[in-house]
Amino acid sequence: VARHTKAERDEIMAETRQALLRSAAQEFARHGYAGAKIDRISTAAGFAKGTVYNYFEGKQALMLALFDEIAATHVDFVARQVGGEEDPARQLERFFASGFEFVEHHPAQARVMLNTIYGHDAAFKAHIFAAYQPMFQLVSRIIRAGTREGVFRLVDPDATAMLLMTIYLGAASQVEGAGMHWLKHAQVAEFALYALGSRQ
Amino acid sequence: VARHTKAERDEIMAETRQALLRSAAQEFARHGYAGAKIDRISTAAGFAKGTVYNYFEGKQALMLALFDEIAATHVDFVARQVGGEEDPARQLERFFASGFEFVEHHPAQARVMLNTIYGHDAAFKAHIFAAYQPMFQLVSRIIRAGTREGVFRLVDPDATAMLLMTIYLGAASQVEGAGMHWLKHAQVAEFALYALGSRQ
Amino acid sequence: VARHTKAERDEIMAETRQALLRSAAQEFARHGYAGAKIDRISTAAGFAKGTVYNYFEGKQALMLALFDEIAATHVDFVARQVGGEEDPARQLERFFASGFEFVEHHPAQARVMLNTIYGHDAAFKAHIFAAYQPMFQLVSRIIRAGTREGVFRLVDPDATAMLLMTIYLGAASQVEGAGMHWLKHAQVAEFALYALGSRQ
Amino acid sequence: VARHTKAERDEIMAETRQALLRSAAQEFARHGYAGAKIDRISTAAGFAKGTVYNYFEGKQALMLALFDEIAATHVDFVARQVGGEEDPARQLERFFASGFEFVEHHPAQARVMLNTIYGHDAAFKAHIFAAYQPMFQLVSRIIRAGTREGVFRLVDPDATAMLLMTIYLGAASQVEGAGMHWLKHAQVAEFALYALGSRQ
DNA sequence: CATGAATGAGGATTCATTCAT
DNA sequence: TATGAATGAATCCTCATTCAT
Repeated sequence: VARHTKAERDEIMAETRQALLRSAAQEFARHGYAGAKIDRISTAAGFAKGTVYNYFEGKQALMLALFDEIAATHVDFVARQVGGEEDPARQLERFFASGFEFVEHHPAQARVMLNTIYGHDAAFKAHIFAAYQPMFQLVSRIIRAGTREGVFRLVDPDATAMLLMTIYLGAASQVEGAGMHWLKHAQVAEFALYALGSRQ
Repeated sequence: VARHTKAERDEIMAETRQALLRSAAQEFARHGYAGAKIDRISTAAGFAKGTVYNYFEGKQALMLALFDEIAATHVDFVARQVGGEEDPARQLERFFASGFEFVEHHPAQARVMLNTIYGHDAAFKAHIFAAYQPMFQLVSRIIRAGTREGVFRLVDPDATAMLLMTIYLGAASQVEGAGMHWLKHAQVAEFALYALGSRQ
Repeated sequence: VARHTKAERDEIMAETRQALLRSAAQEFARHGYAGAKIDRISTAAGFAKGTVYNYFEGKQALMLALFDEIAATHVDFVARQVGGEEDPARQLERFFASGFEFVEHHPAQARVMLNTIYGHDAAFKAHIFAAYQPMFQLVSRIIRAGTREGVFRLVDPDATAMLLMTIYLGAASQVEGAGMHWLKHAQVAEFALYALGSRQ
Repeated sequence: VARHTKAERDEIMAETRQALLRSAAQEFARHGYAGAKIDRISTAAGFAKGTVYNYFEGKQALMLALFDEIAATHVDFVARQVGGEEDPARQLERFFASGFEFVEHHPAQARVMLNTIYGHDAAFKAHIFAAYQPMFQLVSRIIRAGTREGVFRLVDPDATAMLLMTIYLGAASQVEGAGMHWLKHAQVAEFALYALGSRQ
């Protein structure tokens, strides 16, 4: 007979995996991919070095798994908040607000995502871009709706979606820097809405 | 007897230093700081490994020197273009246009700067932020002037300068990605001007 | 209450042990001692890693047990065939013939033995040499008998026995190499008999 | 200016390379490929770990280079001795004699070759077989000459060459085993010559 | 001024072994 | 009796840095 039942084992393993991913986020955020040490990740999670290799093929696979985890959490978080609104302008506000909130609640994960998107590794970039496609599409849909309803002025929806994502990420990346919370989400949202011709 | 006069020697050394910095920009852009190899840098510049250490204390010092080089070039490049205009709105357009131009003309250097600004290393970030202060101040001055002249609506000059820099960098970072030139500098400038209440 | 009677349990355990030894032979043959993985051995036998440690002290003990198993099987196999003949020349022919047969029927086990005998590990070598003593003595007895009966010319029995074993092993080791069955057992036997002065 | 002239540098590097190969032979002979430690190899040669990697791509490349070195030395050694004789029977005697001599003079190298030939690694085997082709052909030529001249009875030249190589290797592999010098080269040569119908 | 062989700290990865159930 | 998650010692390999010429 096995040490645990199938269900118990699955739960334990899922917890261990989550713990490792949490540690990995911290470590990658603090030291970057190259500077991250597997040993620190496992130890911080309360395990020995080898355990990481029972759950992930290696350092790179761990990073990719972390990307998927982050994107899923982030996209879900934002979609949930935006989904609560009907009006495109309000949705855009929620989009920026939830972005700042995500960075505040999951600083390590946000850091990893930003480092990667603006980093040099093409493979990592491609992976995370793919994982974030749903969010890009969400913004694109908001702009189209806003334009259709006459709330926003006529703009190229995809280019603008890209631009808003860029502002979002750029602004977000300023949030966690020690003491440089210069940009408030309301300022950013107001700026964007004004640019879209939606005066309050 | 010396093989070269003092002046000749100085020129040779200045050229060698520049060659190494050029190579370094390429290498750091392609592989990131941790992934960059001193050997590749020196070889690409036409020298042996040891030569790098005759000009720079080490890898980190080389990186910092490169930051200064990049910032000086970049700030000068933008200031020169912006300086050619009088009107704040035109200046802002030139600001965005020259940014895109810089990225196109100096892709490796732009890449290094962006990787660092959005990277994990606090020391590097601080160094490059400091080196870019003049550009931040330039934007801040443009906004103040525009507001004073009534060309722009009333906004917080520093927060907005920060936001514009953010947009600038975010947009710029999209430029070099193979085939994803989604954002044109005119679109970005128009978006920003609209947000500032300066309709054309 | 016990799930199995003592006898049933003993049989199950004997079967498990045999299954593990079979897997081990395959694994050690394919990857050598150092390259062999306990996990692959147990999995191939249909068990989990831990089970190996219920039957053997560890990897090394498993190897030694495998040596004993191989030697016992091999010696028995050869002795049985040689025993069916009376004439020393015929016995020698059977010796070579049965050797080739053994290699064909038990390729993995033959491989393990040869790898070990010609390998670097002194402890393993000593162990397998000891286990094969009966076969060396068998050959030695055949030569003595042949010499006594005047079938073979006068030779040093032990040195010649050693030499014949050497030829046997060398020839055998060529058998399994893909497509290089250059040596037939009849050729080898004929060569040896000729060397012993026994013309057909 | 370089530290040394081109010629000096080449000589130094050749010496270092040889020293590393010597150490490698010792280490691989004593511990096998898997058990060999790069660190011990370099240290025994009087260098630090890293130096090995300045001369060889890695452990495997070092092993392959060693194979080539061994085969070249060995083939040359045997060919030289055999070449001093005219008569095929005498050549065969020299062949066996020089083989035993080689093993006595280069025990580590002989050990590496034998371990590999009888080992489990197909790639290594193929490499060393290829490197030893010249020796196989040498034996094959001796047999053909002997048969042509009527010194040897009519045998399949290639199969017999293979068999003689086998005996050679098998006998040789007994030489270095502590205290088990059972087979003398003269005994082996006499055995082989007798088998070939060349009675003295 | 430039060179490049040598160095060795540092880190990813492997896998035999343990042990609680 | 069998299990398999966890362990951590062991080792290959990388590469920034040194320094003698």
